[in-house]
Amino acid sequence: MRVLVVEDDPIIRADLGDALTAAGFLAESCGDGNEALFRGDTEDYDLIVLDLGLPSLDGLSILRQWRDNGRGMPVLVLTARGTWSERVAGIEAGADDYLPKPFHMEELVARARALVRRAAGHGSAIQTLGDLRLDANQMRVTQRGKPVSLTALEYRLVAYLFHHRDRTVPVTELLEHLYGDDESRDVNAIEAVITRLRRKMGAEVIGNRRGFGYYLRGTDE
Amino acid sequence: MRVLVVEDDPIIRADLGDALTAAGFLAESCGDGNEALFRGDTEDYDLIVLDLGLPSLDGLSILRQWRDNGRGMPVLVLTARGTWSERVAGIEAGADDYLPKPFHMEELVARARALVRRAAGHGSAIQTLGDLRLDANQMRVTQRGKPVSLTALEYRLVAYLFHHRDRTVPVTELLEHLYGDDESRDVNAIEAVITRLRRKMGAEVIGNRRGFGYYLRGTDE
DNA sequence: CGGCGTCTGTCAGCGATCTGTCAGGTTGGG
DNA sequence: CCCAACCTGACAGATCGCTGACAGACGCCG
Repeated sequence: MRVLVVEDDPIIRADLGDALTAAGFLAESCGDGNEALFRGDTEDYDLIVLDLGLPSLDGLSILRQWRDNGRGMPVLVLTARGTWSERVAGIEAGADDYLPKPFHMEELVARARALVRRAAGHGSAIQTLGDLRLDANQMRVTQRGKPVSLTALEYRLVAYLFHHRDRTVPVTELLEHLYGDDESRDVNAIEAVITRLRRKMGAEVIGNRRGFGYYLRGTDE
Repeated sequence: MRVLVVEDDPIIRADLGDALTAAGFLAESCGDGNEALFRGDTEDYDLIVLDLGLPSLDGLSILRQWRDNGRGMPVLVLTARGTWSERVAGIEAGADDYLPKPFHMEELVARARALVRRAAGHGSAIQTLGDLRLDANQMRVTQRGKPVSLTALEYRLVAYLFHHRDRTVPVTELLEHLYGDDESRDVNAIEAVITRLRRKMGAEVIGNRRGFGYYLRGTDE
C-alpha cells in the first residue's frame, strides 16, 4: 500500500510517515505543493494524506485539480481549524475523509486503513479468502486458523493481492506498490518474495499466469 | 438514491429524513435495531445513515453483521459522544464515514453525497460482444460462459480488437500496439497469432478484410 | 564497536511455455 | 490466370517464471 503524505511541517511529516510505515504502508512524503500536485497526477498511490495548510499552493486547489484530471485515489484531508464549513468545502472538492488537527495517530491510521479498504470495495478490516485470513489492524495473516509468520515485505505483497483479489496483478504494479518508483528493483526481486511466500503458505496459495501476473486463491479451492 | 436512516429519536429521525429528501434522496427511516438489521440485509440501499446509540441493538453490532454478510453499501455512522477511540471502533467495524453529534445538516448532506458518489465510481470493466466477454480486471476472455485460455500476447490482441470493435484495425496498427516501435516484427507474426486465436475461439470470431485488417465479431452474429 | 541473525536483492541455471520465423499452401481480386 | 495477401503447421530460439545460493544491509544486543 503506497501512500503519499503532503505536509509542509517537517516534524509532523516525519511523524505521519513513521506512523503509516509502522502500520504497514509504504510511505512517501513531500512538503511542496507543486511537487505534490505533480506526483499525485503521475504516480499511482493507494492513498494520499493531504494537509490543507500548505504555503506555496492551496491544498484544496491541488485536490480539485487531481479530481479534474480524473485521478480517483482516496484522499484524506488534514486541516488545522475544524469548522464545519471547511469540512464541507474539503468534501465537495473531492476529499474522501477529513481529519481535524490535532488528532491521534491511531485515528489517522484507522481512517487511512478504512479508506484503502473501501477503495478496494471491502467493508471489514478482516478479510478471508478460502482458508486464508488477513487482519489489516494487526498486520497478521492466518491460514486455517494458524498464524503465518511473514516479514514486512511479504505481508505487504499478500495484503496487496488481498485487496485486489478479483484481479490478476501485473508484476510491474507490484513493483510500483512495494517499492517507490525511485527505487529500481529487478522483476526477480518479486519472484524471490513469491517463492518465499509460497514456501511459507503452500504453493497453491499464490497463482501465476504467465505474462499476466500473480493472483491469490484460497488454498481449499 | 435510496437511503435508510436508522435513528431511535423520532425528532432527529424526521429531521434527517427531511434534509436528505430535500437533497434529492429517497429517504426511508427506521427506529428499531432489529428491523434495521433485517432491512439492511435484505433491501438494496445506496446509503445507510446509522446512529450508534440504539436502545434494542447496538449499532456497531448491526454494522458488523452487515459486513460479515457481505453487504457493502456505504454506511455513515452517527454518534453522540465524539471520543476518538469510538470513532476508531466505528471505522474498524466497517463504517465508511463518521459524524459526531451535534452536526450541521449541511455537513451530513455533503458527506452523504460524497459517499454515494464514491460508491458509484465502480465502472464495470467487463465488455460483451456477441457471446464473447472480456474482463479487463481479470484479463480474461470467456466465450459462451466458458473461459478461453489465452497467452498474454493473444489476450492483448483480442483486447485491442475489443476496444476497437467498431472498425477494422490495420495490421500495422496491431504491430505498433503489440510491440514497441523499436522492435521490428514481421507482419506474419500477427498472422500467426491470429491463427492461434482462431483455433482457440473458432474461426468466425476474428474476421479479415483483405488489404485492410482484422476485426472482431461475436460468434453468434 | 563488533558480532550475530534476519531480511532481501542479485545472480545464475533450469524447465516450460511462448512466439517469431520459415516454408509452404490457399484464397481472392483484378 | 497471376500476384499479393492471407493462412497454417512445424520448429527452434527467446522469454518467463522458479529456485537455491550468496552477500550486502540492517537492526539488535552485549
